[in-house]
Amino acid sequence: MFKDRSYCGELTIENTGSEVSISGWVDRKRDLGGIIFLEIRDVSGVIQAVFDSSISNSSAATADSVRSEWVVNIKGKVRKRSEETINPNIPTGMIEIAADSIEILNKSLVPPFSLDIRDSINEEVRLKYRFLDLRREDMKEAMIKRHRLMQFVRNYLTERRFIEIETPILNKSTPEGARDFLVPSRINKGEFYALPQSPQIFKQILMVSGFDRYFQIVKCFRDEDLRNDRQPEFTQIDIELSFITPDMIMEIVENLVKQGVKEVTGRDITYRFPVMEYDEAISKYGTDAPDTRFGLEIRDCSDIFAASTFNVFASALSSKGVIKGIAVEDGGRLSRKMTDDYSDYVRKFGAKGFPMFRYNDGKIEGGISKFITDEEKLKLAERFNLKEPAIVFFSVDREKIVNTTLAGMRLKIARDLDMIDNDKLNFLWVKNFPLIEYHEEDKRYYAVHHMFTSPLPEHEALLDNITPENAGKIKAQAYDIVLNGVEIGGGSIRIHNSAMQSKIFSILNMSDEEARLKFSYLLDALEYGAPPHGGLALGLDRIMMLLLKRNSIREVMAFPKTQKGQCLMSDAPSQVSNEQLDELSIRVVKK
RNA sequence: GGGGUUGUAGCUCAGUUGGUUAGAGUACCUGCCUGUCACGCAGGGUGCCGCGAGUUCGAGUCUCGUCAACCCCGCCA
Repeated sequence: MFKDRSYCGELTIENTGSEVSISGWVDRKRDLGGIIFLEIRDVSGVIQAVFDSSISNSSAATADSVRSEWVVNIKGKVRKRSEETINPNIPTGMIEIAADSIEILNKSLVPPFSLDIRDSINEEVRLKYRFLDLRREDMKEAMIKRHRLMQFVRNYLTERRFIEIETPILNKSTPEGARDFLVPSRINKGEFYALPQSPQIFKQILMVSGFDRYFQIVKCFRDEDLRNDRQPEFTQIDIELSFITPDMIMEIVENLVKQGVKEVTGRDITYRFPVMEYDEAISKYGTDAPDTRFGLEIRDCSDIFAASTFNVFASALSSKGVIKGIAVEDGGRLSRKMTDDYSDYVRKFGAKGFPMFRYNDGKIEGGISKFITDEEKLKLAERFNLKEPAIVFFSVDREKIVNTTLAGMRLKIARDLDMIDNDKLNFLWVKNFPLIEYHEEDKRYYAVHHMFTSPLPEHEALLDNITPENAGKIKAQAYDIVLNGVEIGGGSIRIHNSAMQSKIFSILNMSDEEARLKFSYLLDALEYGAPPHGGLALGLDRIMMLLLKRNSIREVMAFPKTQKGQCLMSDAPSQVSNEQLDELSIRVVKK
């Protein structure tokens, strides 16, 4: 702490009587004529300074001349406010500074928007003037709490023998998974670096090097389209350990997360994070990142309708489709208009419709009720444990579309009916993801997590006679951590022997030559005493977004990009000069 | 690549069925005010109605295109 300067928000009644010097921005001015109040703001908060013209005419005149966001230094004495002038709404409301002097350090233009967080401002304007937006209380809070979480993580992991090691930002491109951002090399013309999608290979190599517990708070880059929780550059808490099992990693990370939550929100998470099999998550929630803050669990009803004469159901079942549904209890709150709108809304998930019926007084009515037999009705009532009044919705299609549709509609309905408790923090682990999946379009297998993920030991044998049908049954030692339906991290036990790694490459249709071309350094490293190892990466931005209950990841990042990947403040990306392009041997072909 | 929402004063927004001079709050400027705290009171200036076409006697309002921000699908762990 500097002795020559006090922080506005840190002055308390204990400081009464002391001479202080504060520097900051004019947050607000209240000029009553003979007396002027200035609220001065710095990073720590605000405090009121009082200028009395009957005591000092010159400083009162200066105080009269200042405007919003001017930068000033004020010297004076801290004094207790009289009982009737205490402001209970601000932390420093018990005291004020009786100002002796004020110096204007800099003037400011009139701010283009209100810095009061009670006013909501268009994000486009906020991003253009991000330097002002960051003065607003909610952005400041996000930055400070983000810093606190990062510091906590560093301390926590350091205390547990983790070593933070930086890995390169300029890397070899690996065109698997997300698109790479490319950086042209001037010295090696026609060649490119790629920015890391994650430090995956480097951290595995660090395990081989014997740094048996590594971490890094690291920027990662993915050249994909943006979403409210996706930015092209984002920060991960990246962790890797040797001689470890999934359970050990999950325990370390669970404790890290719990204490991190406490650090950011002050809240205690006392429960053990539930662990859910991937298959269970998909069957109950239709997604690998379930939001368990509300019910509306999915039930497979294909068997119930096996003999259905209803054309939609029968034709779907005969062409490898499935019928699954969700039941909304107290369905009386869903109007006819809403259910009609839903049958339109599901199109975005690729579904053709959203058949439903109402269940009331032991009878079913409306929608597709006339196609449902009494026997089917009884089975459905049992399957969903129906309590009246209720509405049951179905999705009928290929399994993937059905799952996506019901996962999306579960969330939509829960929001529409206000079924979600926003104070809940529902963490859970999802484990044993499929190792690989078959893509019908290009007739080949893809790694679900990434190609360095180890299969479950008991599933290794299945790799030898793999078929498109059974591929999904081979599970990986992979686990995700989910908070309120958002994936906030994921990891796996890696492959540490080169024979297994080669086998995976060949299943993924990658020849030995191709694998060597792309990953020779990892394959080499695996030959020199690679320890068994695994790890995980946590999305720092997403965690902050959820803990602070912000609507987008941009609200917890200092300088985010718009959906078109632009920075409205700096105007990046931008064109570069022909000289720069010439140096790089690059020509831009306009489309 | 596709679907949707929005775009009017510096900011937040209203603007009816197409109708004459486009409004409110706030901010800003000036003046008054010694206990305010989103101070108050009085007065004042403020517009390429995102941009471009079209329909019309007449367009903020209708049509088409286009740009931007946001949300979603695809994409992305």
